[in-house]
Amino acid sequence: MNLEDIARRAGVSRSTVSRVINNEPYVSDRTRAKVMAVIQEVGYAPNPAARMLVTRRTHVIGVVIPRELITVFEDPYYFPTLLQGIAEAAQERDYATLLWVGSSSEDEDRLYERVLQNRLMDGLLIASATRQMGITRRLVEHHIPFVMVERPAALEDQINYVSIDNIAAAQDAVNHLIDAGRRRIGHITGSLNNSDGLERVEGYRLALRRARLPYDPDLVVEGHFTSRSGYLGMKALLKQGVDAVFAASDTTAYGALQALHEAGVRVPEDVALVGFDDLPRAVEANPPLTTIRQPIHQKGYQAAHLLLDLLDGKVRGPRHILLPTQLVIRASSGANTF
Amino acid sequence: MNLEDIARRAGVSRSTVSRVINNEPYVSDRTRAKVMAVIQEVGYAPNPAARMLVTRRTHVIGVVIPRELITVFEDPYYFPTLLQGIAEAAQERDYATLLWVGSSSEDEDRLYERVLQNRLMDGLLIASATRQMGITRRLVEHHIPFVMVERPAALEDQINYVSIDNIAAAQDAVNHLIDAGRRRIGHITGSLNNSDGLERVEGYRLALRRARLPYDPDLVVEGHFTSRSGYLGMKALLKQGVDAVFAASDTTAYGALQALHEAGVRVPEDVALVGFDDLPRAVEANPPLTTIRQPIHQKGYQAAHLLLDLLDGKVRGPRHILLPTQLVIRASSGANTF
DNA sequence: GGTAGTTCTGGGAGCGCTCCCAATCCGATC
DNA sequence: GATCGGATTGGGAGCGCTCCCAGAACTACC
Repeated sequence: MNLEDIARRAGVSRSTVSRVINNEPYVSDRTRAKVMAVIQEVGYAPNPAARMLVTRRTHVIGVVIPRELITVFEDPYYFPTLLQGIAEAAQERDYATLLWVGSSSEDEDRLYERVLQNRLMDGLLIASATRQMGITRRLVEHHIPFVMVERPAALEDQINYVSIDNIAAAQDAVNHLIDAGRRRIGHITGSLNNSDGLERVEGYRLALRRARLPYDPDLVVEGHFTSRSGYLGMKALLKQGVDAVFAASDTTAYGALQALHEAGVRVPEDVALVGFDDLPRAVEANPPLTTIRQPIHQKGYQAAHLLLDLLDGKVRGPRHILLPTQLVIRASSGANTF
Repeated sequence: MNLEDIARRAGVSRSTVSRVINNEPYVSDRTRAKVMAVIQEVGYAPNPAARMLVTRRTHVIGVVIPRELITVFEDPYYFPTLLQGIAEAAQERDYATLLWVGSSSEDEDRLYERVLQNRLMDGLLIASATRQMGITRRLVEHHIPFVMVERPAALEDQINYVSIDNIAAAQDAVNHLIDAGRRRIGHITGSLNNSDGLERVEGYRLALRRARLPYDPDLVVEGHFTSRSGYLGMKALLKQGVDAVFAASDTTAYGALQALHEAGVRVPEDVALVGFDDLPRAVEANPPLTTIRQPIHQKGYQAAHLLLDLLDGKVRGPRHILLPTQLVIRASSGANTF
């Protein structure tokens, strides 16, 4: 069933049917209605391949997620939520979403090789990359439209991205601890090959400086956004002696909490704790976790809309969008706002 | 850059280049090498739209995930892991993966409408559906190849699926509790509009019968695979008085655990608990959770391979694949195998 | 009633591939 | 050295759509 068939049944020409389908002007109401009726009746949908071939547009966007990120790093809540936001935007604009997930058996470079070889996408969404340099440079050089969902490590002024202001958010978290009277504040970092992780360290540093508190490298333990690194990091910090800890993610904070419980340290009386993400579990933690809420769904939603705006020529890049975060105060930080 | 360009540069015809690209016989080694060299040199990749148009194959499979399932029901660990398995198989067979996630603003029917209208896919993977009847019937009628990742509610003998033997697995879980001497065993179910949930109830029932224990409807509380329903379900069961509980998912078990802790009930001394899934968190629970391990990644991987085998004509449907599960005994069930 | 301008309609060309058939080449065989 | 059959190569046709241009139909105006 093709355009010509519909045309014959409706007693018009191929061109007219095409105009109706693409909602173009210069079709009389009578003709339009007649054609629509036939289309409805036979359940016709145009052949996307034929359309792509001539328009050079696929109406497909690609989402690239390096393997480790989907389940290992961070909380598994992150990517489903991000994908949900992306899918919602794509649906609104009538685009389909092609998913590229790195697999265990290949490294990131191979993944990008496959993505670049596949010419089925109008643009790309890069959902967090660990070794972005290589890929982003190539994308920029090849003029492939793309949006990153995190601040790029390089070429920032040439790259579109949607992120949050990690520095300000981390400062909020640490300021909150300082305001609550804490003075020896430790930080269990996220992955430091990633700008989210790096910026949170920076925010931590700035907050201490603003309060004229010393920056003690021994109070900063490198982690990987994981629960395990939170557990180990907390053990290290307990040896150093701290009265508060800012964990780079809620997942990290859970690990820390476990270490604190095992050590018989009271939270928040002895050590106050602040996380980052506001995962659904945060409110169920014991004690409920003070944390930074970040709009994960919105990140995906806005990044997708930005990409589609770029593709439609509605906006011109590079664009940088920073979404707001919010400090959510619960019991773990010891502020009596419960 | 198209076939003709490559042909000109290599001094051969369009047809020969096509043969090389598609790895067809009847090309001399010398010619093949020459063409390959040119392709490498200019970084040529064939236009997928043109290819699709004539072959009527897209080399794209669709994955459909109704909205609620991606983040709300079950643990968010489930879908990332499933997708990972699917993506891995697709990659091995050189297929791309189109993702269809229901959005909040539309219901399942609308999602399926969009999927059916989009003709960009050779086949579909249905990753759990709540109201499958409508869609599966239409897919079967339209002869669209598809594989479900759960046992279908209807038309079972006409539908390809990959699942686990939920009945046997649930029996294992309950038998384990019975073997440990428990006699008043409750069950917090999963969603009962879903075969995974229904079959686990059935397994629970069969295990009791085999042990000649009475089936008491008051000891079965309907849940939704969620933590909250586990919490509420456990509270209800505590009123009934139980010495063990089989929760339909680990997430449900976490909720139950919280209710038990709050009530000051000792686990496993007073109430033994078994979950289902073996999420990474299960081992970190307090006490560590006895549970049924199910191969989520494998489910996705095998389902995708089955779909591709069907598409390639390597196998003929309908095929039913049941993957093995495994009882993982930890402290929460009170068996001293710690 | 003629003309100009607009709205509407139809059909050729071509997007870049694969498929098919015909033509050519080549070594072996008699 | 002619013949044969398989290996190799080339080019026309056509997939289903959009784009473009030409022509028809209609309207408004003088």
